Amino acid sequence: MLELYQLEELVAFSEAGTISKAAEMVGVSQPAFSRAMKLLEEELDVTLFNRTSNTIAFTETGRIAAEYARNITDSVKKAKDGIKAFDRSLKTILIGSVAPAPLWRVSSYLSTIFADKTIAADLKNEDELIDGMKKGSYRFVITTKAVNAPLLSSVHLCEENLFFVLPEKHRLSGKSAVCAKELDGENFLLFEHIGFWKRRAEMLLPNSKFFVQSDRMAFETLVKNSTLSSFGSDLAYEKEDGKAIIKILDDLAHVDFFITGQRSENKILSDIVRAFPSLRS
Amino acid sequence: MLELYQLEELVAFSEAGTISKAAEMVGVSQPAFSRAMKLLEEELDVTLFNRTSNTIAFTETGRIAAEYARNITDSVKKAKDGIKAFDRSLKTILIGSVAPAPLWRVSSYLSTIFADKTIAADLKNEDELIDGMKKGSYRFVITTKAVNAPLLSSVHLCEENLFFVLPEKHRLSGKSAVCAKELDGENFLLFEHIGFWKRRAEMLLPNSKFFVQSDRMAFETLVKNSTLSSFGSDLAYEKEDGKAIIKILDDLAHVDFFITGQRSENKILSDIVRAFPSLRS
DNA sequence: GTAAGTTACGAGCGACGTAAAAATG
DNA sequence: CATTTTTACGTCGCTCGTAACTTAC
Repeated sequence: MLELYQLEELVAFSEAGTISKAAEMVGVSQPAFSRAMKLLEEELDVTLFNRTSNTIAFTETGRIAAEYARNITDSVKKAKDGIKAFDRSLKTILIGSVAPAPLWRVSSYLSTIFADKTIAADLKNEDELIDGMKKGSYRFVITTKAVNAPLLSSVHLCEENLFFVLPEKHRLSGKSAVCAKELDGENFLLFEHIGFWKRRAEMLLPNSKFFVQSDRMAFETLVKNSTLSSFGSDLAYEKEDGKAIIKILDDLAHVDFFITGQRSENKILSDIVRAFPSLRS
Repeated sequence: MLELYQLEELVAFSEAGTISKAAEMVGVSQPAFSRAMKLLEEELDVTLFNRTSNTIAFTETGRIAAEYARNITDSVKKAKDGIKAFDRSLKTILIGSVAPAPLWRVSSYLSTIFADKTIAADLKNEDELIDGMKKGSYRFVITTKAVNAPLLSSVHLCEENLFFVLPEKHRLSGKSAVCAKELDGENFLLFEHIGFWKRRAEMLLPNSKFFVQSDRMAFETLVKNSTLSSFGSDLAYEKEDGKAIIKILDDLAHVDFFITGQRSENKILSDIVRAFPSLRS
């Protein structure tokens, strides 16, 4: 019987060129390796090596055989990985979203419904998500537009409104609502992983500088202890002492989220929407 | 370590549907099979089967895994066959020819030159042979035209002339040469494996009927014991008592053969041509 | 003498089959 | 009760590593 270890050793020999190196490479002794190759030749009833008393080298057939062997060992590796990945995908519900805030509540809800599964999330841009949803990579995606596709169904999930978080001594901290351009040119602290909101902020405040922080803890500490302005939203709101919350009047500061799934999961979709308001991340 | 026998058993299960049948199919005991599948699951760290106390069936992952496994076992089989075939091809000189007669002498010569190799021959039509030669499937090909290709070289090998073999009481048996149309409409015995000569005979004698024999012995016996006419050629000539040999004047009864090989084998080609006249099959 | 490969030999892992048990219809 | 799968156990084969041998540079 042809054995996988023989094919792996054959491949190793094709890379190492000598039995001793190849044996070391795969972690067996030289004699074991030598025997394995001899058995392989017997098994195939073919001469794979030209031997002299103390050298060994591929015959033409040997080279061909090593190519076949490499294909097979590669396939085996891919099979292992593929099977494990597939199995994992069965145990995982993958959600895609253009922004993190609605994701939190949706994940939290789904983990109560699918207690035996892992909820995983991807932050991607709108087009990638819709493509991924159509291909079946995602169970649900959260986007800013409803998706129109044969087997999918989209429902309105929630809205999110961006607001300014200003230090109390800021000249506008007394107002309840402003236009973004009133603050354009000022500096802002910005948390990095906020999806499309980052681009929106740049469009609202084209002349401002943003100090981007990718670490959540560091970001929050900075907001608390600096006099820089930053952003908040009504979906991810934590009242801070010494900070004023100011509505932004521009359209760009408002967004509607839609959640999309297979048409057959309509019921789950409406459950999510119904539960959404009462959920906390 | 993942083992091939496990993959084969997995494939067998996917065909049989139960462990007992699958075990019988691959020729191991039921318990051995059951253990192998359990070890496979452990190895991959994945659930491949849904088990009840006395049933077992694939999970989705199991089905996927079986597909991977089938690919691999097929690859292994192809690899075995491919390696053996390649090795055999190294030990074989394959000649292609449009007709058998020149082949006999060429084979006989090559087998003295390459005493350690097997000489194999293919009877194919001209185009297939030239294609095959260009692709490297043939070591030499014998055709009726010189081949013009970059790395190949062709030389004139010999000529062959078809003649009628007529019973002595045939009305034309006294003549030394005739035109084919003088016999058109008469019946002929024809040996099947004579390459392009079959088509030539049909063109020379469009109104004749041919009694085709594929068995050599039967053909020769028929020729000897019937009063039917048949064909012979100056390359494959065996004088028969009671038969007259009549030249055919038509151009179609004459052919020149060229032998083609890699340019680098020029010397062998000229050796073949030089030796050809003195060779007997 | 060093480095390559092969031969010889004893040890241990693991895959096997037989036998028996458990569960279902 | 027949069929299917699993558990238990002893056996045998196969691959392993160590050690000793051969040959070349």
